[in-house]
Amino acid sequence: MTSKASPSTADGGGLRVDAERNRQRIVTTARAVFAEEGLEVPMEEIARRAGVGVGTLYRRYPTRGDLIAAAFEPKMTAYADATRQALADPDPWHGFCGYVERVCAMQAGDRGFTTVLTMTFPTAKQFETERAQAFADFTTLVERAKATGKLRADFVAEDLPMFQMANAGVLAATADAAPDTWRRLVGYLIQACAAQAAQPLPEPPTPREMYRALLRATHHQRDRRTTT
Amino acid sequence: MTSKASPSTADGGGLRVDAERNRQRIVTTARAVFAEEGLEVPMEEIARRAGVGVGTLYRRYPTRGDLIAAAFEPKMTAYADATRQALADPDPWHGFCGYVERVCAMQAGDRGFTTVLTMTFPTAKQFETERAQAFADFTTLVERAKATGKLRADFVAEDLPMFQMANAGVLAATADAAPDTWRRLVGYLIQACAAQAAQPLPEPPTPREMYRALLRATHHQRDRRTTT
DNA sequence: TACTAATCGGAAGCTGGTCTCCACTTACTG
DNA sequence: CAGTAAGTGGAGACCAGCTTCCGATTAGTA
Repeated sequence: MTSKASPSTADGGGLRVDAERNRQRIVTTARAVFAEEGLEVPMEEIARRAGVGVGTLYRRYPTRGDLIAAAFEPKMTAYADATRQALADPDPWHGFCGYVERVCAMQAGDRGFTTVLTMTFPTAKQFETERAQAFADFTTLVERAKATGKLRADFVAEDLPMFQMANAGVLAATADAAPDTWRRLVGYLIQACAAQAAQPLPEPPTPREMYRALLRATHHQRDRRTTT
Repeated sequence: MTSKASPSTADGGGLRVDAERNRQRIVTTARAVFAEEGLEVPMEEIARRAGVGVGTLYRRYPTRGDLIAAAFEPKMTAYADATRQALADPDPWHGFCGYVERVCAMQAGDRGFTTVLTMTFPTAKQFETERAQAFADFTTLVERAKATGKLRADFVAEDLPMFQMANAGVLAATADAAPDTWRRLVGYLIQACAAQAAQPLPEPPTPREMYRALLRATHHQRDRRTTT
């Protein structure tokens, strides 16, 4: 982007110190605001609460999507880590259950992240790489859990994003008035994953379909550009 | 409202024939548009597609909520009927499963109704009466299904709106790209309701909490007035 | 200290939606 | 076939966000 003779082109590399400080303020604020109010807060409000002008905000993050990616990057890393940890559990079924709960809890704790997990941001490379990694690891976890005979054999990895969408729906409606409701939903879902309970299920969406579904949400959101 | 010397104060009673014709056009159009595009379509578009001016639309339905209630009234009746039918099923468990599926299918078939079922419109009397009736009947159905020993004993009626919220979340994300996904979610949920699969669950929301949750969505929506 | 390029902030112009108002049209009545 | 109250439609006032632009400011540099 804005480069010239900067030592490191990385992250906040070539920015003047004050500019970098502002950038920090912006992402930090964005994190807080997105968590409280969801992804649709006006950019103006983020700027205001960060103590900078809208101009500054837009120069640094020309698109809402850019800001979202920047704001949730650490949380996305945590998300990916959670998968690795689940994979480390000696009992894959236990790992699986814990993971689903944990991921849903992450949604419950952050209105913005709730939505982020039901979307994809094709232009935010690192972000999506991390998600892809998490997904791959989750697939492995699923296989192992099936191998123990405790996870139903017809579970597919695409069921996870579906669960997240379902959870997002419950959270959207209940977060204010009945904020623990999601736990119960997750309880139902996990029990339904147990092999012992298994009855035939309708076909899952194909990976391709699910990808397009995750994409769709992004477009429905308001952002046009494509960033760098 | 607008009365003087009208024979019947009921429904479209005291309206001039052309006015009544327009009113019809409006609700009919609203039904179609809400079904395709959801509850948030601009009023202007409904007016345009109905071939009337915005003024006319607003005179008849001063609030988006009014229009919603009018548009979905028949569907709400069908919803209540579905409960009665389920209640008539000789096998309550079979009735229960069929009902949950059916209700979720109703959501899947109408973007607007998807949302309507996760909200409450306190000012639309008849509408809410019907919903309340449906809920009461459902409660009975639940009791009977539990009595057969097939429905898990810790199921509560409030779980139904929770399921609907979950379904709404999945539909919102997948309706375009993977429109059958909801069936699978419902498959999981129903299997989780079977007594045989039952493990302890987190506490459900209280009826009061759930009511407030349904209310919340209404406020979050954009409409101020309270209508007659 | 003085200079310059980077950065800032917020006013201003868009866009897209809600809702009101009123001059005009039209169905009913006698 | 008036006369009139009911009804119409759409222009326009308003509002809330988004996004751009540029004169003023400031960090870094010689």
